[in-house]
Amino acid sequence: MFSLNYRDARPIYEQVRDGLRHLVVTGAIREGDQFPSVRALAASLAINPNTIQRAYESLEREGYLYTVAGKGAFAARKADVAGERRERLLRQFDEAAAELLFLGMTVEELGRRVAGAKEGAK
Amino acid sequence: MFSLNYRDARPIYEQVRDGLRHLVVTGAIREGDQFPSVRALAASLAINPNTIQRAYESLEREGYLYTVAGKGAFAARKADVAGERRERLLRQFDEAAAELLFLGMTVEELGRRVAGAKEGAK
DNA sequence: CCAACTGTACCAATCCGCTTAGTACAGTTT
DNA sequence: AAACTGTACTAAGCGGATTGGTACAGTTGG
Repeated sequence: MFSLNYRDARPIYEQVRDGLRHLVVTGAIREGDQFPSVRALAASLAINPNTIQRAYESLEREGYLYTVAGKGAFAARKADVAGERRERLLRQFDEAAAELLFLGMTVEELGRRVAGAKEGAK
Repeated sequence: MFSLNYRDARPIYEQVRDGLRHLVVTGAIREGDQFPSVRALAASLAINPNTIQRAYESLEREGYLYTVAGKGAFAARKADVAGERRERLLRQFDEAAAELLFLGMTVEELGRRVAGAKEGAK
């Protein structure tokens, strides 16, 4: 599925959240697919179930995941992703672009990079 | 200069570091310019000098700042910015682009956004 | 109907990073 | 000499992250 990096300063639950989101963005998990259960994923990663739950709560706030009582957690539709998440991404994109341009990269180089990112996701 | 957001979950020293870096990227602070002294900036932001020093240490590791014993801290040349920092930025850029494309934005829209970021920096 | 699964909600305990406060020292400037 | 610069310690407190354990309500399959 994905792995944890204990050298990383980021909290484990953030690594889990980002790892799961990445699976959705890359198409490995598609709309309606069921996420692994809290306990199963915790056992798989050798961490506490509470930490997994925390990651799921965060993903649900972002709109990438919804839960059905007693059944499990499932991947939501793209349209359900929160506007707050989209704004955060745009800020991240703009800030990275501005600093890369300052450091000497060109608009063309970054444009090619965006096109390449689209290919990678297919 | 810039301000702190105590509602933000990010540590103060990171907010200071990012705020100072932003001043460099936008051209408010240029190569060779002196940064405010540790104590002066601490007083200005009403926080502990140790916290400012920590931000300066981080900026120095990134290559945006260098210090001269007894004189102060100064803005470095673009060429001195660490490769590690550049790689981190590229990863941030690529990840944001991939997720925005997944959410329905087009390559053209993001391309225009990059061009706009270049204008904003002038 | 029951056993096994699902998410969810607590609590207590521990660990670690962030921040503050204070003191101190070496180098530079005026 | 006085006033500034960055830097280096130590001690203390606070709060978030993580673990471990228990518990409950809803769903599913035998």
